[in-house]
Amino acid sequence: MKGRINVSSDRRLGIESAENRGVLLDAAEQLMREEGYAAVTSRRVAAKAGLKPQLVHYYFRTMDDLFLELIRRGAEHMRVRLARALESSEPLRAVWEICSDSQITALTWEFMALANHRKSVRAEIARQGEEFRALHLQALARTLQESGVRLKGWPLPAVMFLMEAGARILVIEQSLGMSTGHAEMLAVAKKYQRLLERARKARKPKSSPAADAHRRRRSAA
Amino acid sequence: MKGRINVSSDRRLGIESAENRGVLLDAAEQLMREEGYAAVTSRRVAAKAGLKPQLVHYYFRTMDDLFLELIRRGAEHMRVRLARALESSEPLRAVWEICSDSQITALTWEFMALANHRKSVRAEIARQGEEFRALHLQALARTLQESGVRLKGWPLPAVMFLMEAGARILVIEQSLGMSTGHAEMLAVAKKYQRLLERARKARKPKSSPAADAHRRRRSAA
DNA sequence: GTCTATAATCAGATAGAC
DNA sequence: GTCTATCTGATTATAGAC
Repeated sequence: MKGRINVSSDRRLGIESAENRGVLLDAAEQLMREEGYAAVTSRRVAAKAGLKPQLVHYYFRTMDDLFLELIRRGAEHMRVRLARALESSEPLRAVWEICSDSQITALTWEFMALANHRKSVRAEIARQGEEFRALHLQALARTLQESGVRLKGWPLPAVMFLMEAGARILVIEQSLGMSTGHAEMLAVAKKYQRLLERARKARKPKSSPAADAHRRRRSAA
Repeated sequence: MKGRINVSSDRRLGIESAENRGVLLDAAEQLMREEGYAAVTSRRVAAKAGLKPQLVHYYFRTMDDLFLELIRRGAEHMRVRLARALESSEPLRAVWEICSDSQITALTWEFMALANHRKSVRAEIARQGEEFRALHLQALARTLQESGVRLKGWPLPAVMFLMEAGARILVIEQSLGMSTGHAEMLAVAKKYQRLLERARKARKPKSSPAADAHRRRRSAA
């Protein structure tokens, strides 16, 4: 965006296991959450990490590369959280909690804004977003099947989309100080989660995915 | 964010009616939509407007003031569009169209991201957002009342919130190249709009708000 | 009322020192 | 393998010329 253009130099880079690399990523992530992507400059990242600005370019070459690494690290973290949620006894509620996490939403928000005008970031964000959607859809389909409830007139992908969009916008607007419709939206979401998860528990009274997994692990041992 | 700090100087400013002022606002808006808020710098705005960078500071003093002016102008434009939508024979569909407008959404999106870390922008965006919500809710309430349909278990503010959030996220994700759940979401939204607006038309076959307004204007003359 | 010259600072990136 | 000195250009903002 500013300064010199990167013309694919063959300059050496710091190895991936270096401690300072992780320190710089942590600093960049915190900066991004607190002050937005525009605040993530080599100088400010380095200052927060207690290092020299040039080290950012030593470990990541360009700022774009730093952003991409940040997205990949964040997506990996999300995959772990989502996998835990899917094993929970209330997967819908658990996924809603993830989508409502203000820390995660703030970061995702910034990345989506950044993606609007950085091609490399856009591709990575879209890929990770679609992957998350697929897993969310799978969780919803399973819960619904296990509950025996049929939502006629409501295609599952639409329900998933609305819940994800609702949770995300809710958190974003809260952080901006807005509130119209928030309480009612939250009530609807909770009602929907309870409806499905109670029906599911009534059908599978003594088994939950977590318990199942635990049983499988024990029987395999 | 960079450069000197603004310490409430008493420097003179260009008058509001000056042509160059509008030219600069147009340039800033276009830049924001196309490349994001980070691209809105005095130099780039001036370059797009065919003027000198210093003129930005002459007409707006600080970049923050330029952003605030941009929000106010945009909100005024939205008020006009929404008022037209409320007079339409299909207000729900019309409001959905507004919320799905990719140009508007791109701008709103950037402003919300900017609001995350600029207090002055945050306050203005929240204010305008809440105002829009109130008008949207009013349109929905009227349509529902006129249709005679009762959505039991669905509080109006929640329905409004979901439709607005859905439309917005849909457009944003489309621009990023995502698509999971989009078709189903769109189908649900359209179905909901048709359901209410058909019931409404069946009840008020020969009268629409636009026609009513027209009648009132004529009888007053 | 309108615009320019200029200050002070911050940015990304690289070559080269340890 | 790790880090620093340094270059070039961008950015906000003000004082003062027309």
